[in-house]
Amino acid sequence: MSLAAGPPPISAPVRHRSTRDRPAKAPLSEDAVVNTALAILKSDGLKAVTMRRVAATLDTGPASLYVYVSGSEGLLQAMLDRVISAIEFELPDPSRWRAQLHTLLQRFHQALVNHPGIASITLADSPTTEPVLRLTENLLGVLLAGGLDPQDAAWACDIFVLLVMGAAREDDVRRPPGQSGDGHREQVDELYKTFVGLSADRFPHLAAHAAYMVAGDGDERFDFAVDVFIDGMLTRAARR
Amino acid sequence: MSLAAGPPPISAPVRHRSTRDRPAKAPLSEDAVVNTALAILKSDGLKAVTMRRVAATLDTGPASLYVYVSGSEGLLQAMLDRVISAIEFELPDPSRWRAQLHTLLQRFHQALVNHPGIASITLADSPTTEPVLRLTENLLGVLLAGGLDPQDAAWACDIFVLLVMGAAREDDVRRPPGQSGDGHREQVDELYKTFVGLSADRFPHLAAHAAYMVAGDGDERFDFAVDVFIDGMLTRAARR
DNA sequence: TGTACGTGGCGATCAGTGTTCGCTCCAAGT
DNA sequence: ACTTGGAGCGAACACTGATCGCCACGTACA
Repeated sequence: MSLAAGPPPISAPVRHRSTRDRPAKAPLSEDAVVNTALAILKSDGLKAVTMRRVAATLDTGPASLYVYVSGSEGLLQAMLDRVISAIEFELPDPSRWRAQLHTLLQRFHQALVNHPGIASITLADSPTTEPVLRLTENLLGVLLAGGLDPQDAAWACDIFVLLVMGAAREDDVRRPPGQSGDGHREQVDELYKTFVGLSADRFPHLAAHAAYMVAGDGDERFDFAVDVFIDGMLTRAARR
Repeated sequence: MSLAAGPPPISAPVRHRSTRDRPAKAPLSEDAVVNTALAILKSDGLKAVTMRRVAATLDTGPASLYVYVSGSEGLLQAMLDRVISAIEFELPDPSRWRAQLHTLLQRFHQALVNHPGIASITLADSPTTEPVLRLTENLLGVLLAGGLDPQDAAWACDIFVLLVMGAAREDDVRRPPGQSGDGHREQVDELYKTFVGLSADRFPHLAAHAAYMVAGDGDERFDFAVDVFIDGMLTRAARR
């Protein structure tokens, strides 16, 4: 209840058995729990994703969730995994590895940005979960297809993941939690004013280049970072 | 309190001594609060940094802290700011800007690593606090001294900060929370075993290059990332 | 010297969190 | 038809952040 305006089916598809006198309460499942959590994340942000809230949305008590999810932290991990596992892979092709890398990372970035707040989940010690492993494998494959030194490629995987997560987190911050439209602009404008208004004595460069500091949207900045990093690795490879 | 020594404060006319039961406790202040919080962070990790815990350590109640700190989130920000403000700056010198950049970022990274858990504090929308602004200004100055395109330099500031924070977070994860010694090795070994044990069908690259995936300590990886990124920006500058 | 003040400190409390224990009661299996 | 296993959940515990309003102290003034 209470989500009157929200998208109709919050929980998993209701496989209704034929003979059931019960008011057809959707059965619980890990999928249902994670889906509900993602719905709450989308509508009310990360802080609203709470055991009690998820349980209430599923019309049950908090205790019921612990059968399907190891706890609060586990639920968050599962949400992140779910989002990551929806990313489409690239079959490594040496002739277009750079484009493939870009595509892959953009998908990753986009997936996170589409779920504001999810990037704040600390990717714990869990390069060990299936979806993250699969993504890393694909990433590594593309980098190796590019002829990079294995050590460079391996480390680059880590750094790219770190970069994507960080960029997404930054996007989340820039995007005002409530609005959907261009409340974004306001935020940037305010930041710009902060930079411009800085004491020219103590912050000469920031004040002088304020416009550059706030230039570009999340995607532009992200593409820049990826491009620079790839160029750097190529330089390194050529030097070798 | 009520340590059997003090009589119950029913009605005893202890005029002066009523507050002097305690050994003249130091007056509260924002510094005292932040210092205490950092001490707790160091000894028991980020999750232990709690209003109540900090208050108890200062021998007072939670309410007293709110005079000096805007709340839990504010306290965390203040802690991060404190750590960042201890970083020594570099006077930008075009002839050795690259080394300066390295030094500066290493100091930043080291400062975070020396306070395990602090990197998990989300650097909110707060490039607006003094210490972060000063660091950014210095960073930007060094990059501009390197003759980089202002737009590149501005964006690079962001990315470097993101990189440092991310690397520190990763270090935190790798370092076991309790031990100080080489419990670290165990963690890495376990990760290595995970990679090696992966199905060679589904994760050929990860399994084959497991050693590379876990190679290097935090500093090595961080230096790699910085180096690659600088090279990338130089490539970009040369291409322009 | 006596009194009033106001302000900093904090006890008590509220609302909400994650998690666990153990009961209830349905539904499948015999 | 009768067990009985186990999923669901009510209630409680130990916490969290935050606020309200009182008390008492050091000071300033009469």
